[in-house]
Amino acid sequence: MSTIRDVANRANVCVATVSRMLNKPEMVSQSTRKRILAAMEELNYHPNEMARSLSTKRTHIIGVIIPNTSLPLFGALADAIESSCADNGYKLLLCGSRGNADKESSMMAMLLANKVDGIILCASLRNPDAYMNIDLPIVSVDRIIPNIPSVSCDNFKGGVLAARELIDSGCRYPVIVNNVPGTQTTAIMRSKGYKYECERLGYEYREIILTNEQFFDCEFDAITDAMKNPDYPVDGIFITGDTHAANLKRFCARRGLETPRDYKLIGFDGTDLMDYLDLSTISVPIVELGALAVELLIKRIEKQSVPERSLLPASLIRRSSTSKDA
Amino acid sequence: MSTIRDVANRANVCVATVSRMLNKPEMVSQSTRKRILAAMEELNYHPNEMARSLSTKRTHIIGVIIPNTSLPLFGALADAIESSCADNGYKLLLCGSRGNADKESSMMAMLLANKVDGIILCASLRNPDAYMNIDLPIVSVDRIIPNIPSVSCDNFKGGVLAARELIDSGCRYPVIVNNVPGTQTTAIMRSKGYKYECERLGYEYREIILTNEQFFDCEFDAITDAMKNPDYPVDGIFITGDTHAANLKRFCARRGLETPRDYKLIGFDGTDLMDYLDLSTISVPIVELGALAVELLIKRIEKQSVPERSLLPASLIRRSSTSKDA
DNA sequence: CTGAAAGCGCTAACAT
DNA sequence: ATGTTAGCGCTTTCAG
Repeated sequence: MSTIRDVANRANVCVATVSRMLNKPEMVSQSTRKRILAAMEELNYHPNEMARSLSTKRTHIIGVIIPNTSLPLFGALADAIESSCADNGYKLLLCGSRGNADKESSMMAMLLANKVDGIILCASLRNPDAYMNIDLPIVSVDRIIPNIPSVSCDNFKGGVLAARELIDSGCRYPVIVNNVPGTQTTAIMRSKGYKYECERLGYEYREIILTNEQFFDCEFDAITDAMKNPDYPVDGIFITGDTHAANLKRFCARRGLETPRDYKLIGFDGTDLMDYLDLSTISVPIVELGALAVELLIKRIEKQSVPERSLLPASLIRRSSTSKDA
Repeated sequence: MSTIRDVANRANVCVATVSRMLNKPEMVSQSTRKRILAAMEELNYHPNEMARSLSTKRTHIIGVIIPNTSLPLFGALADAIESSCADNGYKLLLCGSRGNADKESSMMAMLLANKVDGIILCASLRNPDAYMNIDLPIVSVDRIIPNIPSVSCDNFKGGVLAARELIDSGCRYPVIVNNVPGTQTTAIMRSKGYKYECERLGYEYREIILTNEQFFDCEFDAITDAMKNPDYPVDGIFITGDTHAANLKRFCARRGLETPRDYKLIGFDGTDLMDYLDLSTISVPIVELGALAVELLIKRIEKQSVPERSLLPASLIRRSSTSKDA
């Protein structure tokens, strides 16, 4: 690998001139410019970005901490972020946290040590204090963290849309199925929106809480039981997560229950899966979220100010699982 | 951010000693070791990996070029690679090529300039010569490139399994649906395996070729037409790609054709989607592929020799779309 | 076991 | 417009 010095020698100039050629070409005369270009060509010279970073203290690398790209939503998010980064001349250092808080912390440290210019965080961390005083631009996706700009989908609105859709499709006993409440502001907002709209339309607000294990193992008996409850025979389900919705549909199908005949079902995320299964869902504008996260982060890197909270609209995708004609 | 010099000053030693502490702690005495550790702690010192890389000429960064993490298979691959990298003390610079050859080339250049230690390539490039003489360890995933070690799934075997499954499930007029032939060795091997097994079992080998546009737009008329062909009324379809299989299933369903009643269907990839749709598929061991790619690449980085071609077994996942009782 | 000093490849004053 | 030179933060001989 040839260095800037090799190029300088070959072109009979000093390294500074070659450096200028790289950074402010207008400051070097036509004639030497040609000589340098020729030398670069002949030596197949490519500037060493590491060395450059060491001098400039800018790596043009953005670190991304994301739970797991093999989950459709996160895969799409990673892709959107990567694509936006590339468009803006940034590279992407990808870290998979697997939702593990310890890993997340050590990855933050790693990214700091690697002098990334900024970090996009899709945090699962319970303890957001950890990020509070890190001296590096951070943007959070779909998680609210004090003092850190965030971009999220309008989860409240999503909840509203889901409630309205269930009720519009004729449900009289709708229910929301949720995780055990944590610090996830997004889930809370979904639930709040759902509640708000139920009450506004004169319906009861009912919630079924499942543990992560129950979701993972598809133990949905609590739900099918609720459908048989004479006091409140659940006939409409908003379950916050597309894969959960898919799993639930299968669970019910095995018990002879079909949408929209026996119950209405709507998920949350807007992944392709739902299209194949003909399930309604609330769509998260994941590509836009990724792009916005990158845009804001770059602004922060460039010392511009950015809004503390950005909300992108959720939208309803209606399919047969919430169709009236049942 | 404190530097090695700050630590040295505070601990009353020279920078070299601190550096030794970092790299070969056994070479520094207990007493100074303590002082240095204390100083590091007090200053919250973290070595600058960029500077380190510049000296050592090792970044411990691996570049990955992959079409698009939002596609389930590639998302899973990226995740597997990331995870293996992390386990081995490497970081991952992610590049999304979108199957664009020009982008791929420029990303290669970028990775070279950033001095990554090695590259994992999931190439879509038509012209593999481009990689021939790059002075950096490369491992290719699921693509055969001259002079570059590759890891792939046993596509021939996959084709064999698919053919056998269709025939076992009672098909008399099986067919393989494929892309227009390109340089993709993997597709070729799938087709060869399929052909081999068909002929071995005394069946005709028939192929339907679709363009990328036809796949993308779900224009599968050629297939449904073939099902009505009196000479060879297709009753079993091996379509190389899970999403294609899913799209085809839907396409057929809209025309009143259902698996396994009217035709048998088997896909290729082994994604979760197929589980929800109850479609048989040939499973690609994607996590193992990613892990092996990383393992081989690291060996090459460490100047060890590695096999030129590694093949991991494909396996059949049987579901109702190829069940006999139709 | 520790220190001094050169150097990794590039940038950025400062000078000319 | 170009050259000189001092770093960026760390590693690594080479001495002592």
